[in-house]
Amino acid sequence: MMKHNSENCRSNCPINFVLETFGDKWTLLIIRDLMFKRKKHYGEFLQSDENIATNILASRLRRLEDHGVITRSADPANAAKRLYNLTAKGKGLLPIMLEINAWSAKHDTLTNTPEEFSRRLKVDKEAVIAEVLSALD
Amino acid sequence: MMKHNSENCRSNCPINFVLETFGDKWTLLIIRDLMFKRKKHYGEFLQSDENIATNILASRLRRLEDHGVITRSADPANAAKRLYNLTAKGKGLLPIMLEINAWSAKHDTLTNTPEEFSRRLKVDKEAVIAEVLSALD
DNA sequence: TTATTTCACTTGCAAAAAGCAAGTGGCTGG
DNA sequence: CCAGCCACTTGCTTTTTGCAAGTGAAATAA
Repeated sequence: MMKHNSENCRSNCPINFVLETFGDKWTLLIIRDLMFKRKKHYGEFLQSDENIATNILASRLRRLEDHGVITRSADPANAAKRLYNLTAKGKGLLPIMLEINAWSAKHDTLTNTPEEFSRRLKVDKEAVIAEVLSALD
Repeated sequence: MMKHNSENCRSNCPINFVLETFGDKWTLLIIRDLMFKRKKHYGEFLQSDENIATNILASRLRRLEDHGVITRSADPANAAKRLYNLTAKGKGLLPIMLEINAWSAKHDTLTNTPEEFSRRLKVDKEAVIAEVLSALD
């Protein structure tokens, strides 16, 4: 796994720390797919609405693996496929993702987040966290 | 203020919604400076550790204003200066920022977040939110 | 067993964005 | 009125993105 040191980062600010891994238009969409849409294969990430290019996807998956956020492994069901999964570090991003969700639900009138989900998130965030995490295995 | 519609965005996913505004290596650092470091002037943003280029800073400030996250106004104390401030929408990013802080504090051994701050964040997040917000005026 | 298709990538090239250094023009303090 | 500060803009180089096509290993179909 990649180390965080003075050669490869701009500062030791915690906001900057996440930007070094997630500061682009695509990486967080992969996390979303892994976390909420149960996607695990390269081809599934390619099919998301935002249309990520295949070379960008490959480079982002490699970076996430380098940073210890996801793992890449052989798929026992099909040797031509690879399985991508969140590590504990990756799963730890869930509270951030949920706050992002809440902010967008509030400020984007076109958001496709179901009202029911936003409501449950407001009422009992911990329950939503537990539920999403339990679906990840 | 800019509208969110099908011509200028890739999808109506809430994660994607924030990426349209904050999906780059610099924008969130400006929010950090406004929110936690009480910076309000162009020259102050330029002086942060990460060394943002002046043309990039100008374009990001304009984008944030276009998206209704900050305001730009004359500084009554000095007509050569401009004042940048968070709007209510911008202040609403605070829970996201705090979760980012918590994640980095946990996963970055070099983080410069004081332990004291992380501890208080864990113990009483709402109090930290109230405190940061009250310092914003 | 061979042929075709699926899958996870890589490669090459054009377009866009970032990075850097220098310049501009209003305002201020002396 | 002039030197310096302040918030930018401009021009150019380098890096990153975006798009289309290609590759090779493994599955599936004939």
